[in-house]
Amino acid sequence: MKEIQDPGRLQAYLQKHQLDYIFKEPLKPLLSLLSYDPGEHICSKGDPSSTLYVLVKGKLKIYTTSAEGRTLIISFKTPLELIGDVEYIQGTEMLNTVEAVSPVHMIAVPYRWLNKYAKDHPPLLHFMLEIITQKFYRKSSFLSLNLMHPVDVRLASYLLSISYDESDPQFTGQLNTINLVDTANFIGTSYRHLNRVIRKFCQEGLTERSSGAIIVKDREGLSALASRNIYE
Amino acid sequence: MKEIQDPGRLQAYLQKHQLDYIFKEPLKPLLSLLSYDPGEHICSKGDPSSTLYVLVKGKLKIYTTSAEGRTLIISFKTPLELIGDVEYIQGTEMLNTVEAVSPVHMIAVPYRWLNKYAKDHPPLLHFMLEIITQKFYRKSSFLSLNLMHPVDVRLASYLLSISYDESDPQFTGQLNTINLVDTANFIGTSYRHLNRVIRKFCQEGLTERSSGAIIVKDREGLSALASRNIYE
DNA sequence: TACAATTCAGGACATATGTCCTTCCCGAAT
DNA sequence: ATTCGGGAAGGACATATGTCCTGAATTGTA
Repeated sequence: MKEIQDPGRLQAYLQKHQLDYIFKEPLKPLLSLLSYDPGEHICSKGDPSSTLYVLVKGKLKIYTTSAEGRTLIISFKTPLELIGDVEYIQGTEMLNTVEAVSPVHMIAVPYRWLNKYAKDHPPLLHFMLEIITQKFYRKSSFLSLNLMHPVDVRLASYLLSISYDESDPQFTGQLNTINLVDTANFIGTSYRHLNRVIRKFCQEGLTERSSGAIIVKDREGLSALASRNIYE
Repeated sequence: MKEIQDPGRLQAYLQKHQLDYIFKEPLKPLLSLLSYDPGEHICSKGDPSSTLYVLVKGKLKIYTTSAEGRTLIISFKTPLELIGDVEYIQGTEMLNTVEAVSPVHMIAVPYRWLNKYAKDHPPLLHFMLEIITQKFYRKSSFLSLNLMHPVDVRLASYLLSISYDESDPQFTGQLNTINLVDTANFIGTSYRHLNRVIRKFCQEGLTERSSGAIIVKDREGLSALASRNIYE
């Protein structure tokens, strides 16, 4: 992690995401803009929490680990997103581990300044409510999807969610860089079983493998399998 | 559902839960106190949402159903709790189905009055943040517990969570009224498998069955199985 | 090029869980 | 008392998923 000491840059992010009114004057000089490299940890499960982070650039991976060493990926996050919001309200330690997947920029706001200058600032409260309910909503879908459907449905859903749109029009279907270990942990299954299901998909003509990459061949077929159970 | 037309009763609930300051003056005459019988539905998945409910007495069951007819119980709720909060912020239809388990009293607040009189009222916003983050927190634990542990661990955890404390000191261990169908749907497994695991518990001396009821015999043993993975 | 180290797909087997169906038990009605 | 549901427990089997391990493929290195 290193700090980007560039007030202009920070201000640009604030404006881009319309945060100007949310973190207003007495707070502004207390914000800092931080940069993280891929693979770097922003915070770990069990850490004391002291700072609210606003993700403004890049991609994060949120995961938890069990005592037995299993890993469960909770979600991948892209801007605009908050880290440490639930912990701020609840006054608890960090619930999950947060790691940068791509180069990441975050705005950091220490809780103490929030408490001092923005505790009752309705725009901030609305903003947090908005983000947290959205998180809740997604987690609800994620939970029922995972608990009510077998791995093949989940995988189909996951493939669709990452291989299309992504706000990039010409990015349709060919996902080269799919990390199978991460995918398994996200879907909540073992690497072995993931491979088994991928194999089945390939035999059924839904996907194709070529040198480690998975290529979606039959989007309709996957959609039918996933029905309307979509990750996010 | 029937309305309890008794402003004194309503006011008593408000005071008991310190909601006086949260729903303050212009809003107060617009609140209503509703009563539901066991088994009655407060709202169903997919319904348009228009009202915020505050659970002040009784017990609710929150569940969702899949297209294939499976049921997943999300949680059981006791006071103080909000229903329709996420939907209010997100402007979406009801996410889950809500049903009274015991005789229930709820305070109903139409969204339109909230918007008109309390949209920027910090105490209400704090209150909602508090409740929603708590919900989020619980759902997080629930999710990882369910995704990372087999049914026996979940059942052990569930038995412990419902057979002790319950804010009733002499209520230790003997839970007579355990509904196995509900339990299965809550744990996210089939009725058949639940029975299988209960049988195993009985053979291992952890529990005992007598005429439909499950009796916890070895609390320590169950705790060891559940380790520190506890349902709330 | 050849070799070692690492990664990755898949085989073999064990376990967990789901589905369907049968049996048993108990209370209600006759 | 007898009979008739109806719910609840459990048997039999199928399927989904996990664990461990092997062999092929790939990459870096001498």
